[in-house]
Order: sequence, then C-alpha cells, then structure tokens
Amino acid sequence: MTDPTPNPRGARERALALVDGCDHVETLEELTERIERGRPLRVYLGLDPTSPDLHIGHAVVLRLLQRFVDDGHDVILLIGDFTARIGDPSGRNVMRPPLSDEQIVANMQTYATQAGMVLDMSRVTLMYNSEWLSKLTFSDLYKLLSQTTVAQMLERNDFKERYETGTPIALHEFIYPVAVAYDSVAMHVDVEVGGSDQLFNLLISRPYQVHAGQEPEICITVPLLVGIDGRKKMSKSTGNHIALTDPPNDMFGKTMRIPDEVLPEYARLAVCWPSSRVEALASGLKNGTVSPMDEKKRIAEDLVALYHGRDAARAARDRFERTIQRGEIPAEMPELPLAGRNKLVDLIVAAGFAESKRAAARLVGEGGVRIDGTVVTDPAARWTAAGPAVLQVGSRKFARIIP
RNA sequence: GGGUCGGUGGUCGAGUGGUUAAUGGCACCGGGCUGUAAACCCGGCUCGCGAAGGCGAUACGCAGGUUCAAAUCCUGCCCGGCCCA
Repeated sequence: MTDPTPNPRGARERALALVDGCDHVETLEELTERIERGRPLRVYLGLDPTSPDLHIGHAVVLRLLQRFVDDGHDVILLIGDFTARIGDPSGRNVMRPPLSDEQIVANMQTYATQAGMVLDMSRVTLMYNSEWLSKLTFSDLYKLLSQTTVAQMLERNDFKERYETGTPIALHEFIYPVAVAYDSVAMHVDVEVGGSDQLFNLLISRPYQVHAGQEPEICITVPLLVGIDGRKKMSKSTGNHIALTDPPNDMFGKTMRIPDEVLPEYARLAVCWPSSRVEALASGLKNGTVSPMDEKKRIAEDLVALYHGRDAARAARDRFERTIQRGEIPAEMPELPLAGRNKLVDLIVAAGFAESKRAAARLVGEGGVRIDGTVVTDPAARWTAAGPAVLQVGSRKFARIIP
C-alpha cells in the first residue's frame, strides 16, 4: 500500500478535494506542500474504544479517511486502547470512570469491524497506542509534561469552563492530550484527523513533534453530527445516536425523529448530499416550498441505503409508511412463545418492551398497550387469546405471541 | 496540613425531625393533536408479591448512633469546591 498512486492533478487541487467540507485545516498550505513532495502521507485517526458501537457521526470522519485512502496515502486507524483507560475529558463536565480491560478489548474488536462499514480496511493499518504509551517511563512522562503549561491546558474550553464552575478536574485528565500528542510523535505522522471537538488535542501534537525533530502534523477536523435530539452532539452515552449496526427499521425511524431544523446537517453529513442539493433543501425549508417530512423520508432512505443497501432502504420506508403513518400492523415482527405465562405484564417484560413488571403495568394503565389492535387498560389483565395474537406497546413495538 | 461550605432519584435542584418514594425544571416513557418534527394539553417516571382493597422491600455519599419517628440531629469515615499554608 505504499506505492504512490500516480495522480495527475495538482497538489493544491488534491488538497482542496481532500479537505472539502471540513471544519478546520491547520494548514492547507502545509498539506499542499507535503502532497507536492509526491510521497504518500501518513494519515491517522485515533479512536478510543469507549463504547461498543460506532455511530453515523463517526462515519463522517471515517469517510474523510477513506478520501485519503483513495488519494493514495497510508492511512492508520489508531485504536486508543491505552488512552481509553485514562478517559478523554473532551466535551464532558464530569470525570469519566475508566473502562475495564474486558470492555476495552471487546470494544476494540467491534470498532475495527464496524469501521469497515465505511472504510476499506484492507488498505488501512490498524495500530494500538498501548504499544508505545505503556512503555513510557515516569521520567519520559516528566519530559513530555514539561513541554506544556497549565495555562495552555486551561485554554481548552471545557477545562476552562469546568475550572470556573468548580467542577473537579483531576490531574490525570491533563495527561490525555499529551498522550494523544505522543501518539503523533510515535507514529511520525503527517496528518491527523478528528471531530471538531478534538481540535485542541490535535493541535497540541504539533509542538511535540517539532520538539522531537519532526515536522508538525497537519490537523484536519470535520463537523460533528448532532444527535437525533437535534441539540447535543451524537453519542451513545447520551442515547441520541444512530448506530452503524442499527437495523434498517430503527435507522429509518430514528432519522424520522430528528427535528426539521437539522435536516440540512443530516443531508450533508449523514448521507453526503452534494452541497447544491443541501442548499436547495435549506432554502426550500426556510421558505416553505419543500415538505419537511418528504425530505426527511428521503434522507432516512438514503441513510439506510448507505449501510444496508437500497432494497432494505425501500423496505424500511414501506414499513414506516404502513405501520407508523397508516397504523397498520407490520407483516413481520419477533415471535414470543407464551411458555406458560399468562399475565399481560409478564409478556410485556418478556418481550423486552418494559424493564419491570411495574413499568409494564404503568404502560397498560396509560393506554399504551394493544392486543390485536384493541387497547387493554387493565394492568392485571391475563392473556386469553386462543391463537397467535399481536402484542403492541406504544406505536412501534410489536411482538407476535404464540400460544 | 488548617479553615470553611457541600455530597439528594438519569440530570439539575428544593427540602433541614413527624401523612406520602421526597416540591419543581430538564431528560425520558405513554396518551391527545400532528408529520414517530416543533409547539401545546393530559398522565407517568424504584422494585417485588397479590384477583383486588393492599402488602412488603430498597432509596437522599458510607458506617454507626440518638429518637416512638431521621434525607433532616450526633460521631467517625470517604469524596469534592473555595480560601490559607
């Protein structure tokens, strides 16, 4: 993969194409200059395996990496198995508890396979930062830490905010950006990419590299995708994410729940509509000439198509229109054997539609439960259907109960 | 190390000895209106048992104590903010 792909285009043009749609490039001139040399660049993205799933927000930066792959560069996906143990404080106002080794190992595996849904992993090198970080001695760390001042650290927005509001900042949190900077030194990279919340962590690498006698890396950040709540950045822990592995119907349904205001963002970042189309959408929404719901369905369908294929996308749309918009009972749903149970609440819990029997009883009392389309409001109800019947909770949870 | 203030449910934040799992906001869930959007309205939001009225368990940093009764008082411990060193 180190064969330089002959590329007739000019370096400037290539650089511009690579960073199209990105938030911040530090700096475009350096990128252009380095491409000009003709050597494939070492480009990397660091991901801390802190959650079992990647989501469509991660896909934005993974696509940027794929652009580098396509442009003939050496792309590294760095799994932050060591830094995951420290915890990145970015964007958080509380300390995050360190993960257990088992969780980290499990997450690393899913990250690598899930990244493959966007990235051509056969042309990407996987690396793990424990390889060098775990070998640093205390005196190595001392030397590294002496290169950054507390004032520089406090410049970072979330540190400043936490400091000013009296939210605890543990000393080890300051080490995270240093560790990430050392990754860049250890791998001797040319380019680092990340989400815009990582800009500080990326930039801090540059002086470290210079100190180590290397050229500073070019830092490129991509916009963060907002979560389906339309407010906070997408993350698993906030529960506002669409996972890459979400089944088609969930992916479609979650997309339909996003607020209208963020449709252009989703069109651009989640489904990569060309900017002309995104602009048309934005202005059409503003002056009321396009139907938000129709556009939302298009985006939802495109999103599903991206990860599950066009057929699945059409099926998801069809299912949505039938069951949600027209209130029909879906053709396919999970089956649940009665298995001797006869209390309605037990079945709701067994189907996974409620966390406890009391919660199930509340749902029933609230009129949120139907059997074969008929609302049941008695929390003490017992199952009386002789044949298979459809249990429905809320508008979108269905199970076929088999006697 | 000294002083001082504080640690309440997913989150923020009331409550400072006495019906009641504990006011309120946010988040979340169900229902209504809708476009599984927004706004708005209603209800819910610890768990288990019981056909039901109900019963029981657990919960306000942790552990003890005082009291008929404690989130609320006392002691010790743990954790944090601020000030001083």
